[in-house]
Amino acid sequence: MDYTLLLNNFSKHITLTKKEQEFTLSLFDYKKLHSKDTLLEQGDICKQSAFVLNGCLRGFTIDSNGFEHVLSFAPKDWWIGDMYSLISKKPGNLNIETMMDSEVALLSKKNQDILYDRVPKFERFFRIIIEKSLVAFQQRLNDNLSLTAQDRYLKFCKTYPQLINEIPQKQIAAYIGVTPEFLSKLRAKQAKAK
Amino acid sequence: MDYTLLLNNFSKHITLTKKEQEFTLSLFDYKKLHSKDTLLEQGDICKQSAFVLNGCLRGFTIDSNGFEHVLSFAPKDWWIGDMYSLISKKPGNLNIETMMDSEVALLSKKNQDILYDRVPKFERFFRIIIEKSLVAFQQRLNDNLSLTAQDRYLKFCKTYPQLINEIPQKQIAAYIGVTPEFLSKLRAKQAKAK
DNA sequence: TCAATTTCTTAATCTAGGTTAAGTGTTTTT
DNA sequence: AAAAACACTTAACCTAGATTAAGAAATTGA
Repeated sequence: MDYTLLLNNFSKHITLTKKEQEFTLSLFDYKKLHSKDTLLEQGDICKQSAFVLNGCLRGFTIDSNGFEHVLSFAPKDWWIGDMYSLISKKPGNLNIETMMDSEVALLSKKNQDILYDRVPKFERFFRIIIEKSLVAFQQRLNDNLSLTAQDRYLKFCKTYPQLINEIPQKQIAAYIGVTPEFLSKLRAKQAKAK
Repeated sequence: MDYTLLLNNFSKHITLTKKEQEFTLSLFDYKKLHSKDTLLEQGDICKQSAFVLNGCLRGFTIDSNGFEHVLSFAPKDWWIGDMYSLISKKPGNLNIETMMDSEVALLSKKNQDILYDRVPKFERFFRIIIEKSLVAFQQRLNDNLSLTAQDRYLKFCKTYPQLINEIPQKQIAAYIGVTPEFLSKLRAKQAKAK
C-alpha cells in the first residue's frame, strides 16, 4: 500500500515531521475495494472518513420514490464521509459506494479525535479541507438554483473532465439533478448543434 | 454593545479564560445597521465574517437574468460571510444585506488569522462551525434534488419558524428555489386543503 | 462466447413550476 | 395624508424537464 498521495495531501496545508507522518499513517487503515462495493449504507452510523488512493467512490441518497441523488463523487485524492452522521453520531441517510475497483485509506472518527489531540495541526488541516468542501457545496446549490440543466451539465464537464468517460451517464444525471433520459436528450441536442 | 451572545456562542464548543475572552472580543468590530444596508456586494473581496447579535441578514447571488437566489439567512446567533472570497481572496459573487435593523460583530480575516495564532482553540471552534454549515448545505442540496417545492416550503417553515412572519415571502421563494407567484399558489392550495 | 444485465437513446405524452399581466393590499417616504 | 414603492394574489398560458415505453448498444459474467 502506497500512502504517498495521502502524505502529499496533508502537505498541501500543513507541514509534518517524519515522526508525525509515521504516527499519523499508523492511524489509517488500508482497504482494497471492488467495483460497487458498499462502504456505508443509509441508516448506518458513519464511523470513518475515507481518503481515496485510487479509483472513484460516490456518496448518494435514495429518496422516498426510490430515486438516487448523488451528493458527491470522490475520485483519487479526495475525502469522503457522511459528515452529518460522523459529527452527530446518529444514523445518516448517505450511501457510499465504489464506482470502480478502488483503494482507500480509512480514518476512524476515534482515531481522528486522537489525531486532533496528538497532532493539533490537524485541526487546521481538516478545517481547511472542510472550508473547501463547504465552498463547493454552496457553489453547487447556487448552480442548482440559477442554471438550466444544460448549463449544469456543461459545468460538470469542465469541473470533472476525467470522470466523463469513466463513469456511467446516469450517475452524472443523478449528480446534476435530471433524469438519465433528459440528459441523453441534452447531449443529442448538443452534438447536433456543432 | 452587548457581546454576551457572542461569548455564549464560543462556549458552545470551546472554553476560554477571562483573558482570552477579552483578547478575542478586542478583535471584533461592533456595527449597527439599518434595514437593507449592504455589508458585501458581488465583485467585492470579502474581508470579514459577521456574527449576528440582533436582526437578520441574507446572503444572495444575482444570476445573469437578474434573479436573486438566497444562499443563506443569518438570524441572531448565526455567522455569515462569503467563504469562497474569504479563503481565496478573490472577488466573490455573494451579496450580504440586512433584512431589518440589525447589530453585528465583525471579525476581519486578518484578525481571524491573529486569533488562530494566539488562541489556537479557535481552529477547533471554526472547524466545528464550518462542519455544521457544511452539513446544512449538503442537506439543502439534497432537498433541492429530491423534494417538491411544496415539501421544501413545509421544511422551511419547520426549520425557520421565527422567520416566516418576519421576512417577505419573496425571500422565502428565493431561498427554496421557486418564483414568488408559485409560492403564493402553493400557499393558497395549502390553506384550502385544511 | 453468448445470455443476462445494465446503460443509453428516441419519441410521445404529461406536469410542476415559470411567465406575463393586471389588480389589490401594505409599507415607506415625503 | 398622499404618493410612490413594494409585496402579495390570481389567472391564463407556456416550457423545461419528467414519465412511460420500447428498442439498441454496451458490459458483465458464467
